[in-house]
Formats: sequence, structure tokens, C-alpha cells
Amino acid sequence: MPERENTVQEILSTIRGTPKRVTVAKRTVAEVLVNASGHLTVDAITSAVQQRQPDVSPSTVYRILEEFEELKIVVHAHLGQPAAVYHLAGAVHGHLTCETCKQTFEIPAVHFDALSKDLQKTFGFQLDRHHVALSGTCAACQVGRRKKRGASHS
Amino acid sequence: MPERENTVQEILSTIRGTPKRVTVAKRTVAEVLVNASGHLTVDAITSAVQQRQPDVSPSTVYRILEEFEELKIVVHAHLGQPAAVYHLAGAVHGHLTCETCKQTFEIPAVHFDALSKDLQKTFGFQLDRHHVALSGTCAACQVGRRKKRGASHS
DNA sequence: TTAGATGCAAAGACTTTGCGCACTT
DNA sequence: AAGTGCGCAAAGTCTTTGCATCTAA
Repeated sequence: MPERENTVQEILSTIRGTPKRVTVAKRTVAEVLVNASGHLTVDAITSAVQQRQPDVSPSTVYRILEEFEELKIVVHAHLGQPAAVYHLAGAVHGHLTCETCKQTFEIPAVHFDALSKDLQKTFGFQLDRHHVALSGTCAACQVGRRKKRGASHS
Repeated sequence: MPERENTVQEILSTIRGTPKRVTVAKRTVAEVLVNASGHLTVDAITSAVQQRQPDVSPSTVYRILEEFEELKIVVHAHLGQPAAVYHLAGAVHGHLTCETCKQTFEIPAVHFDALSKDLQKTFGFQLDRHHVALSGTCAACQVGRRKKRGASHS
């Protein structure tokens, strides 16, 4: 079994199949994404890239991620925080975000199957399981349900 | 049967039950919300308010909406666009947003019942049906499924 | 060589905050 | 009178864009 759906090499050869070019910045972003554990903000990706290549600017990272998204290398998601997060396109799953503690949980995409079928049948709407996190309250925050001012405003 | 769940008077008396004060700006925001048809951005609310009270500033509208939210008078939602939208707390429903054409559709909350039960049972997570729109592709955009560059990036 | 890529700075969109005056109660 | 609310301007966060320069192919 393959260890990963996407290796740095696979990413780079995807780029080579287009008029786009392989650069140091792109290679480094690819490495960061492949080695990353979870969901990374642009800020986090930029910091990681700059550890290896200090002169790569945030705007370049934005541009590279945009390109990677067009090439279906990565996807981004909105997890209840202002900044979007990115991860490799292979790892598609659902997300739950707690409105109170802001934590995000990954859940298997299978939980969306019934809803997905329903929405398709009823509205002709094709659900995207990973693009936005479902919002709500996590188990821990339901227990400690005291009112806290200013703790939640997504 | 009552025509609306919330009238301007009800909103104002909610405020009077607190140390907060009733002001012209708050009354006008309340009127705009009660008379509004759908989901309004802060910008739209501000414009509507300024038609009646030209000197009300956007920052005041932000502050009023924040207060109204604490008092459970309104809720806001994120519908796949950068700016949040607000509506009266009574009208809770689900949202679908098309990633391609950016249109938003309201759907009855009942469509979330099964998923909601599942998430509660499996993860102890209590779903908030209205706070974020489900993302995906609407019927019309599934049909006209040609690739368009730069048309979608939520 | 030449079209694509980058760094830097500036601009943009949305939202929050500080401050002193005005208004509600 | 006392404390809340407001307008204005500035700051903050996240993201995009313009432009001159540099680089991959």
C-alpha cells in the first residue's frame, strides 16, 4: 500500500504537465504540505517554508496555494476561524468546529452520506463534504455549559 | 397566527430588561431587521439604516448587532462569502451555498435531523444548523459543468 | 530567449477598538 | 448625575494586486 496519496515528486510532476514552472518556493511548499500533520493556515505554511527558504514571501505562498488548488493538489477549508486552512487533496474528510472552544474535529466523510443523498434528491444540490466545517458545540463544552462572555464569536 | 416572531417593540423591550439603553440607532437597526426579507450583511444593514438616519456609522451597527446577538435577538451566519450575514433569531433554518455561483439557498432545518442525531450519538457534538452554510454545487451549476477559470474561490 | 514566478509594498475587504462627546435613564 | 452609546478615525487581520526584477525551461 502506498504510504501517501501525494508525494513531493507527484506534486512536482503534476506541475510539469502544465505551462507552470517548478521553483524552489513551490518545491518547499510541497514539502511542507506533504510532511504536515493536519490543517495549516497560510501563515503556518509560510513560517514553515521560511525556515528553509527565508526569502519566500507570504504573497508567493498565497499564489502557490492558488495554483496548487487549480491543479487539484490541495484543497482549502473554512473551519470557523477567519483564516482558511489547507491540506492535500487526497485527505478529504468532514470537519466539526466547536463555536465555544474553537477546536476542530475531523470526522469520516461517511457521516455525510445520508444528508448528501437527501440534498441531491431534494434540491439537486451536490454536497462538498470538506469545504466548510459544521458548526456546533463539542461534548466538553456542552458539559461545562456556563455562560462565558466574549469567549465565542466566530 | 402571529405574523412575525419578533416585532420592533419586542426587541426594544428585550433591551429594556437590561442595563443597556434604547437609542435611535438601535431602534432603526431593529426596524431594518424586522422588515428585511432575507440575510443581510452589515454593509446592507448599515445602508438601510443610513437611509433613515444618515449619521449612524458602520462601527455602531457592528456594536449593535453584537449586543443584539448577546440578547438572542439576532443570529449571524457564514454563507460562503467573506462578510457574515444577520437575521432575526426566530428564523432559524439551514443554508446551502453554491461554490460556483455563490448563491445561497435556505432549506428547512429538518433535513439536518438525522445528521444531528448521528453527530450527537457518535461524537457528542451538538450541531448548530444555521451558523454555517453547507458548501457544494447547486443544480444549475452541475448542469452547466464546464470549467471556468477564476469563477470560484470561496 | 521568454513567459512564468517572485519580493516588496500597497491596496482592499471586513471587523474591531480608542477616545471624547452626546444621549438615555 | 451617571453610565451607556455614538461618530470618527485608526488599527488589525486576512488576502489580493501592481510592478520591476529574476528565473526556469
